[in-house]
Amino acid sequence: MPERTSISKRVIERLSEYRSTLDEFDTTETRSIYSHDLAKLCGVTAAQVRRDLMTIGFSGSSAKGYDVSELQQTVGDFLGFGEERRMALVGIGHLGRALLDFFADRNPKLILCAAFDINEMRINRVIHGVRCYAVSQLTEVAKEKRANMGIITVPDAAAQDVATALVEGGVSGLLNFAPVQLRVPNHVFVENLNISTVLEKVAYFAGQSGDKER
Amino acid sequence: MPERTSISKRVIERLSEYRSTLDEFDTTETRSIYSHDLAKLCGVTAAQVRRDLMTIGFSGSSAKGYDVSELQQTVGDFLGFGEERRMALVGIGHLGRALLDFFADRNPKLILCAAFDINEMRINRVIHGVRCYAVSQLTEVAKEKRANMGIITVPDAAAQDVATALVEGGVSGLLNFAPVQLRVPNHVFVENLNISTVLEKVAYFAGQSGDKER
DNA sequence: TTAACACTGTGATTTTTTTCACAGCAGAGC
DNA sequence: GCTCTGCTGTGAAAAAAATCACAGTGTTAA
Repeated sequence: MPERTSISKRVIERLSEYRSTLDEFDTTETRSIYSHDLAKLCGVTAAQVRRDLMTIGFSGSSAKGYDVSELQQTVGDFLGFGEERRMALVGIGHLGRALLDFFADRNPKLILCAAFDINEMRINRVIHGVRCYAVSQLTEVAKEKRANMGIITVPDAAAQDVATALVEGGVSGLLNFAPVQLRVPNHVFVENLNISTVLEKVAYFAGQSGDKER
Repeated sequence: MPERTSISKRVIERLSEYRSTLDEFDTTETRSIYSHDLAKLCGVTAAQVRRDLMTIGFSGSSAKGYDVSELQQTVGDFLGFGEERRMALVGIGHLGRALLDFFADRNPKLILCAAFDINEMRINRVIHGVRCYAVSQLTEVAKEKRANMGIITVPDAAAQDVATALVEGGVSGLLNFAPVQLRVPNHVFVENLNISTVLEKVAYFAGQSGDKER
């Protein structure tokens, strides 16, 4: 039973950041950490760290701060690292490839279980241990591989169909790189990541010589 | 003279989204649009759209809504599309390549003026019209090319040095894909984009069968 | 000309998020 | 054991963001 009251995206993001920051530490050497220090490493305030940890019911000690490995464990559990996360990647352009690389290295908690592309050349290839299938088989293969998340890096025009097929295949979370508003049943969580938007934001704030990150 | 009171990242993101959504329209056919409709296309509420446009001082008419091309123009101006934005891309792995592709197609407002890599093989190649230089020349070339933004897609350990070199080269905005907290002078705006964090967020909310995008 | 309508602009309100600030506690030093 | 220190946990306050709700307005139709 994960949580009582619903927790905002922002908090989840920070928790994820705290946890991965902690991965850098050698827990035999650094046993514990103060909210202050973790905050600095993550670019947030100490009060924010304490509040977030309070939100998930994690306590430290007043003299030593937070126990590093305990914190990793607790946040990991909270984020659902216990359960299996199986991702389907659709679209193996450069961005898709970048994601394949990415998961070859790190993040052992999220498993890429299948990749898909429309290009004949790529079908049936195995990249970093992940087999590539034809998009036409999306729904079947997603079901068969028990994917529960999908990553969409296809051209804009194809994104909606891909999303629909993924959902039909049993996926309940999507990361969508296409600048398109996906229509999905509302038990499905969609996160849109539009690179243009991000860059335009950077451009805007880079313009203001007056600063302030936030 | 762009704005009076400082505007939040969130608003800028939405404005960017409104603008690019409007690009889909043929302005000779669709002259104007209601807050309601634009809202639906962008996945926000109508009140939000009106509030955001009010924030930048843009007015519509009560019967016709907002004039599409005027709105595009105004938002574009506001976001600084008038001025030149010259970006340096550092790291030409798959992700870097994806970004190069990306800018070959769209976004004529942001110019990729140089790319950098440490790998000999890639140096001096020209990809989509962008020349690739050695990272060792980062500062000089950035200056020479008058870059004002940087995109960092290098391995974690190299990110800080790259950031420092870019800033020295005159860059005042960074998009950083490395999961590292960059230290930069505070006239420099940094946006961190950590793919793991994004995916962990999707994983978390995909877990909750109880939904609610936000 | 008037009435009905559907929209915008916006003050007021609500909700959410962040920060403040301090009581209370645990360990270190004496 | 007592005191001093600097931390956490957390109510309370502040700030920021989103939503509500409605007056005012241009448009269309009768």
